Amino acid sequence: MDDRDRTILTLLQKDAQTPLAQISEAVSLSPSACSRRIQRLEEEGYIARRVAVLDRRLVKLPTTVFVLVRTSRHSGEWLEHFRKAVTAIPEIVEVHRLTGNVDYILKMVLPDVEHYDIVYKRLIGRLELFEMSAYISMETLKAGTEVPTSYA
Amino acid sequence: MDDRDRTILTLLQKDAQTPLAQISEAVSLSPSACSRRIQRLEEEGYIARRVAVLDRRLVKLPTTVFVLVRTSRHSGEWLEHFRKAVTAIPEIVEVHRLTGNVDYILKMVLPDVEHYDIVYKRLIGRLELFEMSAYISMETLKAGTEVPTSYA
DNA sequence: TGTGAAACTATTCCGTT
DNA sequence: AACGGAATAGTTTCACA
Repeated sequence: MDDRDRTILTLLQKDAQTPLAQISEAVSLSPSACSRRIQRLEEEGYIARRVAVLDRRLVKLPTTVFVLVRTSRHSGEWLEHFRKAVTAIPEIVEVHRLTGNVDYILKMVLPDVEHYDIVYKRLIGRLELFEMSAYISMETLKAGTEVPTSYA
Repeated sequence: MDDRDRTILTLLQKDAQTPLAQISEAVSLSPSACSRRIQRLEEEGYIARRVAVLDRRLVKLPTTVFVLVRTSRHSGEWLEHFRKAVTAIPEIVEVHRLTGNVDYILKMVLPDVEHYDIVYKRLIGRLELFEMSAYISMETLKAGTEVPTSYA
């Protein structure tokens, strides 16, 4: 993992289909050498996958809600049950187990704020006993899939 | 936007470089027709961009921290100042302005928990007056870039 | 690693429904 | 207006130095 690899990762994070010609220019290497490096970065797993990012407004999912969850149930079984429940609900796009007084954070992507109630009911229908506080995003100041490569 | 378009979007969200042959099979259409549809979905903006997703552990950024921010400053100027500050810090990957008693939520991607202090200091060095509560992710139960296409 | 040839995709054109 | 098939163009990969 050298500076060239990091530059390649930075470029591909911005645009996954950057032509080899452009990459090779950026790192002062031939297209074939770049191709081999990218292949290596994929095989070794640095590049997990390449995905299309959709326009949230156009696909009618403009609303983002974060939900902080507290529970009194802390068994491994409950956690697995919870994991299955959130995995099965497509509007829930991200879930983390946290330290501190909040147990979980959920990120939901919804057509509108009213739709939150549907997901809420689906969740409490499957899982017993917990408290949820919803925070509706009024404005996205920063978003993206890119992470700094300097640490790699 | 018909069922075929939605299927195409679903496939490309999972793998942005799904071969046309495979897509055309999935939607029972010729490769050329699929090519045109994808082109249209890009031109009309449904597909915002295609990006490479990196393995967070391998690029040495395994730690996720959510930060809830409260502030007493609520001017438009302060907001712009805040936006510039978080935009300039690459470890901060997502920022939303919220409703309710919490003003902002930040998502940070870090090499380790200790690194949080560095970002914390960088933030409070640029912005006056606010309160931050950090919640460290112990486990990611669900993550991804995919959103449901049924609403589109 | 770089160069050039080959293979593979994807795209465009055109005739058709 | 949209599709399928054939020709074209572009990109990636391979063989070899």
